[in-house]
Amino acid sequence: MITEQAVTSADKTFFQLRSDIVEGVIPSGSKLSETELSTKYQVSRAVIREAINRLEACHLVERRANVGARVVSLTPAGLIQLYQVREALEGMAARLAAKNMSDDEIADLTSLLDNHFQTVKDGNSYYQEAGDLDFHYRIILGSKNQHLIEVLINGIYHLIRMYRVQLGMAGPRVTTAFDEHKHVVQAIANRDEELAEILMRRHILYSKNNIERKLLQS
Amino acid sequence: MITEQAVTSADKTFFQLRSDIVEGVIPSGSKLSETELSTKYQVSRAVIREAINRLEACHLVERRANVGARVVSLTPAGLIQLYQVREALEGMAARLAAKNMSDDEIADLTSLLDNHFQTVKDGNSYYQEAGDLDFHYRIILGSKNQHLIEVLINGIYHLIRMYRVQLGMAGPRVTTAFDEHKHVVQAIANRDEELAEILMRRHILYSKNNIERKLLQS
DNA sequence: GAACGCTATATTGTCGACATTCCTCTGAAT
DNA sequence: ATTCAGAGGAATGTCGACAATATAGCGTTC
Repeated sequence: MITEQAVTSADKTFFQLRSDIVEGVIPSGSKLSETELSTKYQVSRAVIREAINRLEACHLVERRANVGARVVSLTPAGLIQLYQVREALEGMAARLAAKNMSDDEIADLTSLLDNHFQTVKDGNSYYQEAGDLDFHYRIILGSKNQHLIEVLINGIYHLIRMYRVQLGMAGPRVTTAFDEHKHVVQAIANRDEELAEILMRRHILYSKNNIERKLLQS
Repeated sequence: MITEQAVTSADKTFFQLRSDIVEGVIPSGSKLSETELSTKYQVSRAVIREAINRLEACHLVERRANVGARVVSLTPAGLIQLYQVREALEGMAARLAAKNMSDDEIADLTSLLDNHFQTVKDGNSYYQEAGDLDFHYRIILGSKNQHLIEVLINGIYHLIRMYRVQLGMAGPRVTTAFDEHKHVVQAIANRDEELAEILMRRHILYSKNNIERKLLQS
């Protein structure tokens, strides 16, 4: 896992705000007042502005000139659109991972899945959050494509997590998702780019359908 | 075409800097000194900093804490990676456009291609830049997917243009590209999502291969 | 009573100055 | 000659104050 390190005060404020937004401490749709936040976090408005600018770059807030910044509003349609982008990008990531991951990295990925299998078999649902994330992160990083990594990890994943937390989605589907992960890894191990992409896209598409079903229930 | 309107001073500075970077007036790899730029553009450093922050969000510059910002360096590998992302995203855009564009929009797109056909037949190479861009923009917008639109139009396209200008790529391939465009539009008109995506991906893949060939020559 | 315009206020945008960090250059010691 | 340490300088990071803009509330007019 890549650990972001806060060197400057704006970094810390950015990480704090991002966490508060994603976890729902700052509710979606609410306004971000610069003066208010500067007193709350005991930093100058310049720092807050810098942090808000970065939040905008992550698509977590929207700014309007001379008006201010608001946390993005979460809509079912927005979540669907997010999954469409994710399907396209992670599909390509799996394709590139099949081409660019080293044999060692693939071996690590395989053993990771074995560990996951143990936790799942033991009835432990630890797999739900961290395991799923770890799997997807490794493949994204395995693509060795800097743009892909940037957009997915710094952009889309925080938004996805925000949706999960706030719309009360209970993580990924545990039972079937594991088999899907396994097949993706097999395709990558076989260096089958085409199949790796197809399987990853289907995996994400299933997740999307699953979420759509849950959204319709509520 | 979406016309961005500069309301604030930071907006103007951002647009100016972005243009200068993309067009090579500010060379790639060079350092962006805040004090220097603030005297050059007659604005305060705060404005410059805001502009640089936005440039970083577009992936046009890279910042390091307490060190400064540099214009991104252009490498053949980077361009290839960019086209991989573009293939994934615009493929999905074509798929969604086949689903979400209105009949009127599709009719407009068809007549746009007819106009292009005239200019190409007349031996006019106007098609090269603006025409190609217009075609791709319409399909991206036709996807009606806000994330897709954001990432492609505000992020990737400026970078692509920067590569084109500075590595001296002479626009898209005129003759064969036109037929490819036509087939994509036909698939969209037939509401064939699968085919629209496949054709768009191949279209971009061909462009990538074409560029790779040119890069090997030099 | 409703619509329009104005004023007051609060928020964002911009500025110059200060604090802090990094890089370079010098010089000394091994 | 090379390496390390420190001082100097220049850049970025942060701050508080001022300017410009949008919003809300009130009063006026039709």
